[in-house]
Amino acid sequence: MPWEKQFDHDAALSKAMGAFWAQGYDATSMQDLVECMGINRGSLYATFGDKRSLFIEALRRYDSVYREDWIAAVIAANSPRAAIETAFDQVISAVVDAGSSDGCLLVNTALELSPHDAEISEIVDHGLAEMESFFRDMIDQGQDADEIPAHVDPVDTARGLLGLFIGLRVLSRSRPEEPLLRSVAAQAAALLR
Amino acid sequence: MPWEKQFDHDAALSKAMGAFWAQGYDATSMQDLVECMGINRGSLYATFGDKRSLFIEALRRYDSVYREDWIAAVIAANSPRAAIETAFDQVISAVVDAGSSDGCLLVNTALELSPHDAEISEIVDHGLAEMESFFRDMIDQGQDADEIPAHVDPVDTARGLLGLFIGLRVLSRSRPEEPLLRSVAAQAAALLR
DNA sequence: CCCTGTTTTGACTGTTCGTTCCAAACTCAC
DNA sequence: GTGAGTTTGGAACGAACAGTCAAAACAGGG
Repeated sequence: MPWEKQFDHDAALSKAMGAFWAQGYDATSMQDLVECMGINRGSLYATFGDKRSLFIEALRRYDSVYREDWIAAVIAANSPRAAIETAFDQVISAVVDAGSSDGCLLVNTALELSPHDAEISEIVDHGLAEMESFFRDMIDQGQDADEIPAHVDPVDTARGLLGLFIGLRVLSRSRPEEPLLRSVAAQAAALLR
Repeated sequence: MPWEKQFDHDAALSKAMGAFWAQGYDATSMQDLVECMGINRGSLYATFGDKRSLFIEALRRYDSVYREDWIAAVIAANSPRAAIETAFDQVISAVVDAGSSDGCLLVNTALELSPHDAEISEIVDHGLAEMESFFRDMIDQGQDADEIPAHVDPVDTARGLLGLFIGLRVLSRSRPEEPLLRSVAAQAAALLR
């Protein structure tokens, strides 16, 4: 048998994800991807198919790492109520401490591609629906633990938190100013009172 | 003196605005614009300059009509507290009644172009800042009129409403489902209690 | 009715896009 | 070593892109 792949599939996919995250789908050319992924044009097509397939794989990876794994970690380290507040705080920390003002790939994609691409829309919608479920679950559990008042409506409030979270992500890409972001997070906490 | 222009400048600009609104900047080609504006390629360049200049003019028009004029109309017809609630309701009505699921051009642009274009970012930031001011002014006036409780912090709450409003606009483009949108609007009202 | 100057028109430019392809370089089994 | 099969780099493809240009169509003033 001949040799195996010389480049790291996952590492290359992460690089592609980063490029799409920072610049968007349309604005990222295959030439950009060839350069930033560090692999050859031919290898890129042989491994990932066309540009759209590569994007979908990158989007799925983002959803897995930055939504699924991230939520699991936030839940594991916090009480229900603190998990919600920590979720907002970590988004702000990413902007303020790490200076990453690229927002959220799911949200960016929701605006750029969801309206005109059903398959991509499905991935985005599922990710956002899971975020909503996370908020709802935390509210339910927080109420069981007497951390969150009983008059808070789990469904409405979870959706409100989703809206605020998306707004925070948009603002962190276009107006990444700490006081503004802090105020938005403070209002998320206010919805739980 | 020879003749004047045969086409209607404002009408053509509105058509261009609509195309950018529905499809985004990158995804709208000059050919699309030529067809939807109903004028010739050369006339387009002679009248509006290049694509970016046309977009900026369309964005300014959007900001003027769908933000400035719209806010003024909402204020004129409502008490301060009702103005805030009406603003959210009208966004939902546009989706549910008129079926317009293109979101908000300012928000769409905030994600697509603001991070990499200073002049466009300035227009978007100003529009969003004015939205924030609208919410803050309504809260101030609502408190003077005893419509909104005194414990509501005008600055924080205005920013929270801005975040919710942006989230609502994103969701109305990617998941235009009435119950979801209604819940988000309900949480906006909850911030004023 | 022709002259003047602007607008309209559609063909045309050079560039960049996503994608394909092939020969050379290379690694492993034999 | 040698042969088999993969990766590699770069050239090349048609299509689509933003932008240009010169000639035709036109309305008014003389």
